[in-house]
Amino acid sequence: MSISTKYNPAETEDKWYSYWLDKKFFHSEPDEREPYTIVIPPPNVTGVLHMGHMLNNTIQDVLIRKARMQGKNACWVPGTDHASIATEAKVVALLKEKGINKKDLSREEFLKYAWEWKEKYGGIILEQLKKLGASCDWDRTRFTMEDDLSEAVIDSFIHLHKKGWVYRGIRMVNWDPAGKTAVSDEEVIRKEVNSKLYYIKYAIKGMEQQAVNNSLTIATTRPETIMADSAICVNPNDERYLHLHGKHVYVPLINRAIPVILDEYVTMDFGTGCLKVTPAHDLNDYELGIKHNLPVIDILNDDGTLNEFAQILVGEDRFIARKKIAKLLDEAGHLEKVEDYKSQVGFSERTDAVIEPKLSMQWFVKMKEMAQPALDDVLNGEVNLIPNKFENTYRHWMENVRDWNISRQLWWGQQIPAWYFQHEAPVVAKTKAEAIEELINRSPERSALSEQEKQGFRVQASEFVTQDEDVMDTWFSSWLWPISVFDGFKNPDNKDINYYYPTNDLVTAPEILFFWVARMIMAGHEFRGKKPFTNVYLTGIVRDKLGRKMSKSLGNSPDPIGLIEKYGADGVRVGMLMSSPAGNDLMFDESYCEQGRNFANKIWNAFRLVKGWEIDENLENPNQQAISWFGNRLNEALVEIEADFKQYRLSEALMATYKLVWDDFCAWYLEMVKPAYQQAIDTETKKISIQYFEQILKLLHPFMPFITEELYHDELFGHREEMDCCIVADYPKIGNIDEKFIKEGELIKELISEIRNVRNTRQISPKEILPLSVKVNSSLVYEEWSNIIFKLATISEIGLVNEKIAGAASFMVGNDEFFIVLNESVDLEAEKERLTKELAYLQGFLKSVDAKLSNERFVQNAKPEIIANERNKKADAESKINSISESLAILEG
RNA sequence: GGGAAAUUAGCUCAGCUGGUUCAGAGCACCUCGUUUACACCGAGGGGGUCGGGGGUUCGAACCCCUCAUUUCCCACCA
Repeated sequence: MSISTKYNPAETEDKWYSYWLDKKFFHSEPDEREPYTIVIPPPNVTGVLHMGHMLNNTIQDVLIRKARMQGKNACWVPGTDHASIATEAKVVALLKEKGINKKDLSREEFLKYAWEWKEKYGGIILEQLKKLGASCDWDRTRFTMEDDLSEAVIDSFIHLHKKGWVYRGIRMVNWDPAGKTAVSDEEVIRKEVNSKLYYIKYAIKGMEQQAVNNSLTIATTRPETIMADSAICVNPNDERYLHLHGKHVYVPLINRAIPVILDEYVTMDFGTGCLKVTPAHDLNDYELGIKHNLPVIDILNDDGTLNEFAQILVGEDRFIARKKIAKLLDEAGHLEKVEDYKSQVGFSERTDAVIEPKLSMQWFVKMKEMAQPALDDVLNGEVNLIPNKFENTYRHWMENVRDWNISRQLWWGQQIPAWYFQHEAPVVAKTKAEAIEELINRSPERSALSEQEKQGFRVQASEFVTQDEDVMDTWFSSWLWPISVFDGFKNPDNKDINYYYPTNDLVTAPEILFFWVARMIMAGHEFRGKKPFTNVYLTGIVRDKLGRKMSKSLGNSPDPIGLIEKYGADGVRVGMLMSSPAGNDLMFDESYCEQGRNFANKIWNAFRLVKGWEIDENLENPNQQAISWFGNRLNEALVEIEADFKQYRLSEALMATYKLVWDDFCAWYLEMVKPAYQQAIDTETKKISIQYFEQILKLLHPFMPFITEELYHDELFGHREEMDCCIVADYPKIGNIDEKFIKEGELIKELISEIRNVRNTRQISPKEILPLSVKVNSSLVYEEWSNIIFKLATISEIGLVNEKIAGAASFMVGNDEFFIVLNESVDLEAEKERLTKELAYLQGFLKSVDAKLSNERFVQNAKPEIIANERNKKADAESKINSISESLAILEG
């Protein structure tokens, strides 16, 4: 045979992907069919494919391909996210390599570089998705910073501002000194770090001359911030410090006097009971400062170095300053002691820099009103979280939602449409011209000006009106994604959005349930009056087999494209899905991909077998039983697979398919019908086997699109028109199931295994032909299956007997007793032992069943069908016990 | 510190309202087999007192209590 014994994915994958693209099978336009829509979670435009993407997009592709085959108008919208912080950081780094400093560039110049970078590297990740087989509608590819989507962002900002839900305020924000931007609470990762607790003495004003009690001691992890202290706070109930009430103390090194204030906020038994209050650099202290009307002294620059307000160590980085100041304090006799201490420190998710609490002017969105419908949707099942264990965390978050800080001190992104003129309050408007009109309208004096004077104002103002420097949080674009990809902002009544929205399923990671999913639901209600999707499939995190999250820094993430080259896209897809129930982390191991590859090879070889069959038209079909059995088994599996899909148990659906194909189809069905070596097959068996095979290809297609498409087009399956492809073939429909065939088939399989076992334990060659006798106690007609039994168990005859055959190897299947007369005599002692053991087991079993049945409370309380079942078990066990006892009696002579 | 979830074979997981099977699958493992689609294979096999301990029930992997371990989320203790 000329076909290779191994499936070679490299030869087929690009070919079929191009073919699908060429025939526009991925493309969707609204029509009369039911839509099935997924919007991709847009990956970072600068990103490269990692294992998380592989899992996430494999799942989406399985769902979309299945829907497509089931006759729905399937539309999977791809795209990328501009990811302001990540991208800007990359561009800055790249420029730095070229010797260009961001500071030396104008905003326009910088953005020009950024766009160049985006054009050059922006498409990589989408190209990689194609290797995986992702059937996205590439004609619909969107980018969160393209014109229409940016406009939607600006408009929605203005819309929310008009409603009073966007406001500007001073807030203690999480400042990332490396990225030089504020980041949201959710982007701060808290880690426990080993730090030190410094005990610092502050001299008390007016007590300098006293020998004792002339100072107080505070404990702090951040000695470098003492220059920003506004007060020392003690608990008013703390009897140790009554003498401090009303006093002032001097900040060491700079000798600035600050008051001692009283507040019950201070815990008496932590540290020394004296707390330094530093409103500019700590959230609690800030709130305490507001309460006690304390000044705010900010001693840090944006990059984390000390500024002139610190008076000393100006220009030093905060961590260097910490070390230096400890030394200075020590030298000046202010450092009482230093203790090791573990504390929770916030790190920036993006830059891994230590987050600095910092006061700054930021834009915020009020969340409370918008959160309500988004919470309700999930609680009342309008939106399903899969698995639903995430509902609790979702509710908790939504009930305690905090306002959303949406300004970012970056250039890459949508610039905030707020305009400043002299010292007036900012105007929110789409353009500068509109902003100037607003400046006129909102001022009675300017409104009263003559048209000519107004014109003069316009000219003059346009020189001085400046736009807010900040851009908006990237999530402020991506929360609009399900609407904006269908142009639902610019053109709210267009046929795409009316048809595709709300979308069906969203597949994403639980980490961004609040960042993104919750906010999309909010935006859906706010801007569209409708939820954006119905089902949210939450994937797990892909970890290595040690349970560590895969990350670049650990270097434990395999290269996805390398995996595809090694195992084939189908193999990798199967590998990813094999063991990843929704919401469970995936302990990834390459051996899963290997298993996937082996599976593809198995299918390939089953194909080689069937293809190689020569037909002899004169032959009768001897395989009626096998054909009926497998046909029913296929339907049974379809029921199971469909149920798994309904519940989004993709790994189980795949496993059920895997077993159907490998065990039932290859190991049993094909072996049952396979003609003997170099023998021909009858017309009907080959025809039906091909039909089964084609059903299987279709069933497999969502999981393994490439190999199925390749085989589907082989002439074995007949001539195909050019549009007749597996990708759009009808998904198998469930037919009627006749339980009789399934049950009998299972018993026959068991019989064959038992015979093989007899050989195996006695080292009898599988080639040696054996005679089989059966004492039938059931209604099964073994003659009907004899053909299969002969072939698979190498049996020459099935003799019916009424009496046990002494000295033969024996076993039971169901209630029927089988005997194989062997040339060699059976080991009587071993046989006796085996039977005695089995008898003991059955007797024990019977005893427990009897115990149940004679228990009145069981008979009273248990459901009738369960009692009936117990009675069946009893009868079954009794008949087996009888049979075994007889056998034993014969053995004992 | 608060909350949620998990703990079933060596590994990864099923086990759906407590009741067909003295607990199931895939992989791994062991034995045998280069047989004629496939050694990326075939046949057969071993392996779990369902994290520990209590309790409810005629009956518990499943419900309750408790302890242990793990994970995740939330939280301002300097």
